[in-house]
Amino acid sequence: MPADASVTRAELEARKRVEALGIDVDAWAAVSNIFRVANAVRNYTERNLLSEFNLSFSGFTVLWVLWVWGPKESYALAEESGISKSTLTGVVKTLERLGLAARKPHAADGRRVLVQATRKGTSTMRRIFPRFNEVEALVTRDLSAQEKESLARSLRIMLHSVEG
Amino acid sequence: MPADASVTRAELEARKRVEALGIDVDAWAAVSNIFRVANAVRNYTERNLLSEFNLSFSGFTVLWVLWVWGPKESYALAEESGISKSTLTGVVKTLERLGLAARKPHAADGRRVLVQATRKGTSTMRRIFPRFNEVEALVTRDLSAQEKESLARSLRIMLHSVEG
DNA sequence: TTGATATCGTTAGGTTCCGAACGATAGGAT
DNA sequence: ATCCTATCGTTCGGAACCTAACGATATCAA
Repeated sequence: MPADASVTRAELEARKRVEALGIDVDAWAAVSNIFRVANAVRNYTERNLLSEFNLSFSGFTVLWVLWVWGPKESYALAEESGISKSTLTGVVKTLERLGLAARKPHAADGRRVLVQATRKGTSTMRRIFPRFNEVEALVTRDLSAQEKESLARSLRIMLHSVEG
Repeated sequence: MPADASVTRAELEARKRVEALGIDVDAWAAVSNIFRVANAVRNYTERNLLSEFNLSFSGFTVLWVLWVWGPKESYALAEESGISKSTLTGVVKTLERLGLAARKPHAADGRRVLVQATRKGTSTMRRIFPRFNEVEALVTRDLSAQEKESLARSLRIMLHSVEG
C-alpha cells in the first residue's frame, strides 16, 4: 500500500485564492502542513493516551522537560516547554495536584523557584513516553528512515530561522 | 552563511534519556521538531502580526477557511480548522464581534447554521495573508525549493497516516 | 400521526493559555 | 543605609479549548 502524498482538495482550493496574490506557495505549503500535522498529532495523543493520565499536552511537555533536564527554574522551564511563564504557573499547579512535580525554593535567591519531577512523575514518564513514541512511529510509518532524518533536518533549520 | 541544522543541546540531552528505552529515535526527532516549529511560528505570528488585528491564531485560521471555501456549515468549519465545534462557537462569536464573520440560518434545515466571512472579513484576509506568508517565507528562507517541497510531501504523508 | 433515533449547534463546567500588572526580592549606586 | 532599577513568579481578566450534556430539528418506521 503506497502512502498518499497527493495534495489534498483543501490545499488545491486554497491555492486558487492564494496564487493571485504573489504568494510563496512552497513556503505556504510547508508551513501550513506543519500546523496540520502538529494539530492532528496533538489531538490524537491527548484523546488516546494523555487523557488516561489526566495530562494535558502541556502538562506532558513540562514533565518531559523535567525528566530530561532535572530540576529547573520556572523561567527556563517555561521557555523550554514553549509556554509563557504565567501558563507554567497553572500547569505546575496541576502537576503538583497530581503528585507528579514539586516546587522548592532556591537556596540563595528568594525570588526563584525550582521545579522538579517527583519519583511518581519520573516513573509516570517512563510509562508514558514509550507509548507516546509508538504514536510517533505510527504517524511516520510511511516515511523511510532517510525521509525522517531529512524532515527533522529541515525542521531544525526552520527552528534556527524563527528563533534567531 | 550556511544554515545550522545541527542537533540542539536540548535534543542531545533528551537522547540520553530516551535511548535506553528502545525508542524509535528518528520518529521522535521528526515529530518533536514539528511541535517545536509549529509552536514557534504560532507564537511569533500571534505576537507580531495577528495581535494587530485582535485575532487569535484560531480566529485567523477560521477566517482563512471561510475565505478559501466560502460559506460553510459549523461542523465542517470546525473540522477544517482543526478545533472542536464547541470551540468554534466561541471563535465565531469573537469574529462576529469584530465584524469579520456572520452567521446565517440554513434555508432547508433549522438545525444548521452557515458561517461566512463578511466583506470586511474578506478584505482583512487579503491584507493579512500576504504578511503571514512573509513570515512563512522567512522561516523557510534557508531551505531550497526542493527541500520545501520534500518537507511538504513528507508532512502530507504523515497527515494521511494520522487521520486515516 | 406518533414515537424512537439521529444530527446539529449551543451551553455548562473546567483547564489551558496569553499579556499586563503586581508584589517580593536582589543588586547596584550613591 | 537608602534609593533605583531589574528580575522573578504569581495573580488577574479574558479568550481559547475540550468533553459531556442539552435542546431543537429532522428522519424514518410503525
